[in-house]
Amino acid sequence: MGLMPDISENSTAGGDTRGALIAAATEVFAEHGFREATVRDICARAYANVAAVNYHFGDKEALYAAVLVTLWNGQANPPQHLSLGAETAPEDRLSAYVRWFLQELMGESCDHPRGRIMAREMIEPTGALDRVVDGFIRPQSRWLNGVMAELLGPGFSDIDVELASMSVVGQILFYKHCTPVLERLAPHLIPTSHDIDRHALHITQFSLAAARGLRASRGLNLNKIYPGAHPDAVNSSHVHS
Amino acid sequence: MGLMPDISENSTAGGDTRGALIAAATEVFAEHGFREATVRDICARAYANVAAVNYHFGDKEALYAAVLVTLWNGQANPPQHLSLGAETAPEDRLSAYVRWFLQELMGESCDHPRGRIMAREMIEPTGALDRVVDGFIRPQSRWLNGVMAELLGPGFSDIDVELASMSVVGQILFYKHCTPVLERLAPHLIPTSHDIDRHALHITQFSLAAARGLRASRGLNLNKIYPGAHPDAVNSSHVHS
DNA sequence: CATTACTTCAAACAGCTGTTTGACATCGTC
DNA sequence: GACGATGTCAAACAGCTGTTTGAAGTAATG
Repeated sequence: MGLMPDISENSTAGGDTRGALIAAATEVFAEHGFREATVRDICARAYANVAAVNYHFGDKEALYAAVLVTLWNGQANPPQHLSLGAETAPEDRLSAYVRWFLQELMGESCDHPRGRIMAREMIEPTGALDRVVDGFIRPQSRWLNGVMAELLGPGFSDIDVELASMSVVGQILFYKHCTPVLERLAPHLIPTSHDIDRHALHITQFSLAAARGLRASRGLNLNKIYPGAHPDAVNSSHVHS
Repeated sequence: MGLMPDISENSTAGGDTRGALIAAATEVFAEHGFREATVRDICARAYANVAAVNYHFGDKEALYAAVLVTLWNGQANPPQHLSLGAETAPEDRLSAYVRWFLQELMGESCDHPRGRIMAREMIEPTGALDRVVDGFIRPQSRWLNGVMAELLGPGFSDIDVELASMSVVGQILFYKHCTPVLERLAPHLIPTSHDIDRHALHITQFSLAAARGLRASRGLNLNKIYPGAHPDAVNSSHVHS
């Protein structure tokens, strides 16, 4: 009997079973998560034998790792906005980013396995999340921080800029992470392929208005831009200087 | 042998086994999710026999339902902000809301089972989510929409107001839903018990600045407040009148 | 004490899980 | 044709799953 083939090269070693397994596993893992996904289900969808997974990948976990690698390598919709540099106004770069990200999460490939698998990794991270963050999320984060730093202007600390970036990202991810709640609470707010642009426009305008407002109050003690605050809300907070 | 006792009343029917089962199940479901949680693990933590779950609740799913009911009934930190009415400035009401919600999600009870179980329900909703939305989330949502409507002022449609509310909520939930990514990307941005106030302050100021900015441009075509936009980003969007 | 209702318990059940096994098929190579 | 990889297959394996069973315990009631 043959040993496990080298999975790092020769991605379709034997026939197409290996590729079919990855394709099937991608769907099943996205639908049911790692633990609830069954090897038998995956093999059935791949028209392969139950033993195929163990033969081609060693075990179920290695198959999952292969799925994640394939998922992020074969990115259908590459982030074009990353190439936008200083020649593009930061407002336009933010707009492009929001549109791309929202499209990526909620667009035609709304239930693309990548989003669902990532959402699961958020709750129960496997070792695979480390590589995804380093290889994909971190560059995006750095790029967005640059944009937000330009929008805020001078006088803001690194953390201020990062918090602003997270505020933008949070608005976008919300629609992905809270879809089941939105379905029950306000179905008309779920961005579909047809009204993604409206959502993207809102998020962009909301964020740009926020950045402009914060910029206008730069140099002030942050407490002062909000003088009527509830005492508990402001006085007890540790505003960094 | 006795039939299954009525679970809707007499919450601690026999000894304390029933209560111990709910307590143990709450932890286990939060840690592992519904499917991966095992009845044997739950019973072991409750110092009960394996058959106890089926005797007291019928089956594992009924136990899960009982856990969710208990979870939202025994709310440790009730939403005081809901009682704030028109006598409080909308800015203060928003501030109170953000602080309460962030504290609820990331505070001392950071890994409180409620948050983890809810996060799981987002990905794989069970029937229990319906009741949680109707009984808890919807009132909060209505209240927040009222606050945001006041902040935005006249000239905004219901959907505009709702989108603004979602922008606020999204900023808060981000820190809950993306903790594993933040741990790897920017651990210093994870709100701990000590710097929750800083995060709450940022989100409040970001949102208030956004509302002020949007308010200032009320009545204008939404496109016009952002004249330099990328053509694809603005012209192709369907702005509702 | 006997009866009754209620609760616990060890043991077993049927079913599904990932994984292993050994036989069989298919190919290119000597 | 013989050989040795390489891939596939049905069958079985050991383990864990939720659930059921019937006996045993417990406490209150008559």
